[in-house]
Amino acid sequence: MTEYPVGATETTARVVEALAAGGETGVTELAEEIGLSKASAHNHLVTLQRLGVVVSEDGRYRLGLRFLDVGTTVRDRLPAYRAAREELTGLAESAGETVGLVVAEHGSAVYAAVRRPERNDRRVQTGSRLPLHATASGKALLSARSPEAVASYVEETTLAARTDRTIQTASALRAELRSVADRGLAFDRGEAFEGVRGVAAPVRAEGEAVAALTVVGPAARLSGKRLEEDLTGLVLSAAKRVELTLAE
Amino acid sequence: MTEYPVGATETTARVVEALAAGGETGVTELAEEIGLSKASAHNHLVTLQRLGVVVSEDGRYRLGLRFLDVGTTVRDRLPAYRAAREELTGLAESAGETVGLVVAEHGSAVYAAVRRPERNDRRVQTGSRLPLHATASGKALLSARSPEAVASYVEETTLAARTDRTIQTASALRAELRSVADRGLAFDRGEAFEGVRGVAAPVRAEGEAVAALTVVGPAARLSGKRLEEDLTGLVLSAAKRVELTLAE
DNA sequence: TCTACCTGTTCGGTAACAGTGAACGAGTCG
DNA sequence: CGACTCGTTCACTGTTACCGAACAGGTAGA
Repeated sequence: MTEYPVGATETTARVVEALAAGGETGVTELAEEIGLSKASAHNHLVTLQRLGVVVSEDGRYRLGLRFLDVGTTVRDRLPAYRAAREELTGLAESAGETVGLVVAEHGSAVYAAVRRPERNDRRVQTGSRLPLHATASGKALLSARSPEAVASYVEETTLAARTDRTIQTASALRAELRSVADRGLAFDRGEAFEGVRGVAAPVRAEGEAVAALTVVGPAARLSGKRLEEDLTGLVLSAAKRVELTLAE
Repeated sequence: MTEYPVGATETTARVVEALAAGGETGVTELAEEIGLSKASAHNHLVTLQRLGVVVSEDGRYRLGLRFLDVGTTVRDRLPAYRAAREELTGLAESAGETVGLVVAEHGSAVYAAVRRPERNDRRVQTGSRLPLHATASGKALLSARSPEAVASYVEETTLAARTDRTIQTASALRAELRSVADRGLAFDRGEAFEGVRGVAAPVRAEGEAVAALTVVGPAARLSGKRLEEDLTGLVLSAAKRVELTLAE
């Protein structure tokens, strides 16, 4: 068996990925980029265009907004998102920092929604993916998992480092997760991005952590009492409220 | 030549579409829904899962948030969106109604962004698609096109009706677009949804209408002076400001 | 416990087709 | 006007996407 049962779909995915990364492109350029014949690249582009995923303008191709459509539809189906939507805006206002709702997917922490009072920072945006072990929200999500589940996560990801503060050993992660589980709170002190800190609280439903609420921002502003008491309190109480809404 | 050069990709698209419409599903159910053998449906699902697009949980499959990722990436690349982002929130506040940034794609008006002061209405959300001729924003976008381009649009879409107020003849559309072009403004009076009205102004760049700013809401609130003077003025001036930002 | 019947998954076989390389038309630059 | 580009089309062929059937694993009911 090969890697992917349907090879052509994998090729299409490579095309889409290249378009997502590089923006507008021509056929030849794309074909070279993903190592495909010009004819085949053209076939995929035409197919995607007919499907309404790609738009073409005088010989150049780029992705359309179809993905946005599907993406928001999927997100709107998440119970955690529906329950947290209003709470998020409230949290963003009271915290005065960028806040997000994060869910775990394929071993990554995915920002399902972001509310940002300041527009400067594009490092965290809706759809962003970061390693679970390198973010406050990710650790909050991991903290509710069984030791075996955490062990298999460690095995799969090998705890890739993003900064020199990123947790890189299984034992350090276990210890951290224990303290996170105890406090119902996780911190990120420059573990995903240099100089970026965060707090996160899990949103639990039926024993599982289905999502995490998080506040992130520059270390300069997120420190001392503000981080460890004020923001922490806000995130915790917001998460509790979301849990209540979620439980009906 | 068939309809789609790459048949397998079209099949995958059918799978994704079914998942987007129906939410979580099993293999057998999906196979029946899209008229595919169980084995083939399974192959596609496994492929999509390996690609990180689909997540599976004890035998059931659903779409993940990958689409949200690429969707926001694509949107963030739109110059019109970057220019209008802040203006949108301002407009939402001053108008006190749901506002949106709309672009044309494949003959549809697509909401690239939505700011909604009230959360009740889910008919218009980010990624929503509506016919160009049935919405204020769509007509604003069409109004800048050449007569030939409009004619080919009419031919492609046959001006499908959504309500009994929807413009359904080519001559009526031409007349409407002329008045829209003259005033730099378009209205929607229940043409897309019964009881929903809207105003829109095109955002022009180099002669083309690259996007449209729109305010939408219930007819009960959008009428008389408020619609025709207050909101109209707000949308117009906001669009002008976006145009200025866009021109650098 | 056994049976019957759901699932999801795996397994050959074959006809369709995804991918190739080369040729074609249409711009564009020198 | 030639010599490049580019996007698109065309036949060919080895691959493979799809099918039908068998397999595995769980649940419901008697």
